[in-house]
Amino acid sequence: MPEHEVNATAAALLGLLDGGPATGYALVGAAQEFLGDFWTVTRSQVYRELAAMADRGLVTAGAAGPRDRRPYEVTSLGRAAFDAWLHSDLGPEVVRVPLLLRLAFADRLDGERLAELVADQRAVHAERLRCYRELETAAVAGGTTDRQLLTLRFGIRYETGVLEWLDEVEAVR
Amino acid sequence: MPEHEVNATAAALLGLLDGGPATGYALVGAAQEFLGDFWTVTRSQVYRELAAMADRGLVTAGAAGPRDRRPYEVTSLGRAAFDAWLHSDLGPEVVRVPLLLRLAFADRLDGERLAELVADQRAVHAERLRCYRELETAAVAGGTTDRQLLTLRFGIRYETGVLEWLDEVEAVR
DNA sequence: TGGAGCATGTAATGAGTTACATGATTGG
DNA sequence: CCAATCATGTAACTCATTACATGCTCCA
Repeated sequence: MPEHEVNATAAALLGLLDGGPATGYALVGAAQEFLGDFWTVTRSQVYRELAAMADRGLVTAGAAGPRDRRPYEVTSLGRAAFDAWLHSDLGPEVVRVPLLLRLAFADRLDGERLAELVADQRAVHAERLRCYRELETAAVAGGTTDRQLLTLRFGIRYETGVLEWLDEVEAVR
Repeated sequence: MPEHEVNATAAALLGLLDGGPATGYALVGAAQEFLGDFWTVTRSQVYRELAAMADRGLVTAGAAGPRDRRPYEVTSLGRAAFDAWLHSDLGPEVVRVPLLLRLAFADRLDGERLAELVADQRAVHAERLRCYRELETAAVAGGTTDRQLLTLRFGIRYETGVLEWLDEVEAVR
């Protein structure tokens, strides 16, 4: 039984590579596009994972173009690893909310600063919500499948919830 | 202008230490109790941060008891660092949802496995919600301040939202 | 044609998790 | 007083972020 486990980020890359070979840089863009804010990947991560996966034979690097720009291609081993991941148990979900940490020590903040803090957060989340809503209508108009909209719907729900909670926070003061 | 910035985890420890000296192990417990699931800290983190802060003079280590068990105490420098953190800008909030990543590749999953996945998640989040609700009623009965309830309220909102979203997911299939 | 700005990759650092080691405690 | 269990700390590892380096492109 081969130990071909991959972490979630690597798996995401394998999934994206299933659509055809791509370079690291392209994968960063594809991930951002396809996975959005709920599973971010940075360039450094991508290159690290690609290199590691190449070592393990899950992908193969093509010939280097200009600046070491080389396309990676998924191997059958890689496809197997992706499939295994796809059927593996989900890891626990972590939600780290800086504002909650701050509020835990709210008694050490004067009321004015606290109000300012809440107002800032409200602006941030309202903007995100607006952005998601916009993307949603664009997607619906563009004929996206419901399945692809799920991410956006999650985002909308989440941001709405945060905003409502902020109301509560303000009510308590 | 001294560069006494601390990260959020270190700041949390400073905040907790403000209540009096404590050992690493005690701080782990206090953090879990006081910050809950929305800012987790592990033992390793705590000891690392304490050591680093001692190096920087933000805390001082007391005499070692049994197994190197030593209480840490916050210094005035540490108090200043905490205060600076308290008034600093909030970092961005990250929400990484493994289920969303999985669903992004849902077209590679057969319907049965997908349904199972969703059912599992539903169970997990329902249980968490139940747990938060229980804590909430206990807290209210125990006369906790509204402020301290905010974390719990966030949790309740969040879990409720996730469960509703799971309904949507199921509807799409 | 040169330099401003973008594309692409890498290195250094920081944060978080898992696995481990071992000293205390306590019920039988 | 021995074994099981809990308490406490440490080390090794994986993952993520920030800062950096440098090659390309394209327009003035």
